[in-house]
Amino acid sequence: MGRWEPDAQGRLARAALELYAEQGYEQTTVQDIAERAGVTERTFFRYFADKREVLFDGAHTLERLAVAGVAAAPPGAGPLEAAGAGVVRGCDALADRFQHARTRAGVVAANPGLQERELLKMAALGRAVAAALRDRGTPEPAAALAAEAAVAAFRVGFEAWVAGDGRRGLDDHVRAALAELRALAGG
Amino acid sequence: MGRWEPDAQGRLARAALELYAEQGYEQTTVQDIAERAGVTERTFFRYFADKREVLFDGAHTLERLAVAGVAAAPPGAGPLEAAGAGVVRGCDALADRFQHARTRAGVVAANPGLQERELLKMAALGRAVAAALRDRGTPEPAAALAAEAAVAAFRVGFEAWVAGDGRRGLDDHVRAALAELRALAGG
DNA sequence: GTCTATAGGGCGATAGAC
DNA sequence: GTCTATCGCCCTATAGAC
Repeated sequence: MGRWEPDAQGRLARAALELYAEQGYEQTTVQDIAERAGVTERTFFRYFADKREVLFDGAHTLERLAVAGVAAAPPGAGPLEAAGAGVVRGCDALADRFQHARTRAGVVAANPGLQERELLKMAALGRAVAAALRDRGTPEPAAALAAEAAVAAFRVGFEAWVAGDGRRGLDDHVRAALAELRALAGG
Repeated sequence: MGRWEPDAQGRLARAALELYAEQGYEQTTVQDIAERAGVTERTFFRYFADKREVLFDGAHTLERLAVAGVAAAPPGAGPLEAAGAGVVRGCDALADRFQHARTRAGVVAANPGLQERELLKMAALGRAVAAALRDRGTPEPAAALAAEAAVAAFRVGFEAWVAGDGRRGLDDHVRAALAELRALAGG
C-alpha cells in the first residue's frame, strides 16, 4: 500500500460535484473540495486547471468518440449526415450515466461561469468534428457549418434527455433533433 | 464642466482593448486599465462585472437588432429564414467598425477565458433569437435549432469577415454562410 | 474608498516506488 | 540513484463585502 490513497483525481471530481450540488458552486471553496477528498488545495490545482474544469474531465471522451463516429460514416454520406453520425456516436460517452449527467446539468444550469465552460467544450467538440469532416474531404466553410449544426442538435437532444425521465436514450433524442434540423432546412 | 472627465465607461473600454492588444489579456491588470483611463480600480468594477466583460458591452445592441430582424421577417418566412434575417440585421451593430472588430477578435482568439465569454454572448443571442421565433409561432424544438443554426452561420461569417480585408461587408459573409447551410441540409 | 477572502501560479521539500 | 505524487509556503490579482 502506498503513502496515499489512490485516485486522488477521481475523489476530487466526485467531491466537487457533490459539494457543488449540495451547497452551490460559488459557496464551495477549493479547500472544501480538497478536504473532502483528503488532499490539499495545491493538489487540486495539480489535476485541474481551475475550479470549473473539475466538472469537465469527461469532455475528451465525448470528443474522441464523435471524431471516430465521423470517420466511420459511410463514404457516400454528406457532411451533415457524417457530423450527425459523429455526435450520435458521442452519446455513448454519457449513455449509462443518466443520474450523474442530470445532477451535473443542474449544477451547470445554476451558474453562468460553468455554462461558459460547457460552451467552450461544445465549441471544441465542434472544431474536432469539423476537422474530422475535412479529413474525409469536406471543404470549408461546409465542414464548420455542418459540425456546428450537428453540435447544436446534440445540445438540444441532451437538454431534452436530462429534462426527461431517462427512459428514452440520449442517442434517440439527438437523432430526433437531427431529423428536425434537416426538416427545417429542407422545408 | 464637471469634477470628472465624462464617459469613464468608454475610456475604460478603450483602455482595456488597447492594453489587451498591446501586452496581452493576462499580463494586463485591472489597475493598469484604471490608470490609463484615469479612474480607480473600484470604478472599473462599478461599470463592468469582471475583467472580461469590458470587451463585450456591445453585445446587447447586436441582440436587440437581431430580435428586431426576426420580428420584421415576412409572415411567410420559415424559421431558418426568419432567424437568418435576424442575424443579418444584427450585422448593422458591427458593420462600420471593421478595425475595432478585428483588433478585438485577435485579442479574444488569444485567450480561452475571453472565448468562453464570447460563446456565452453567442448563446444568449441564440436564446433571444429562439424566443423571437416562438413569438411568431415557431414551436420548440424547431425554434431553438433554427436559432442555433443561424447563430452558427453568423459566427462563421464573422470569422471570414475579420480574416479578410473588410471590403466585403459582414452581412455579405453571413448571407453566404446561411446559403451554404441551406445547401448542406437540402442536398 | 478600504478591507479581505479566494483563486491560482511558482518553487522547493518530502516521501515513497522502482 | 531517478521518477512521481503530494505538501507547504509564498505571492499577486480578482472581486465582493463592508
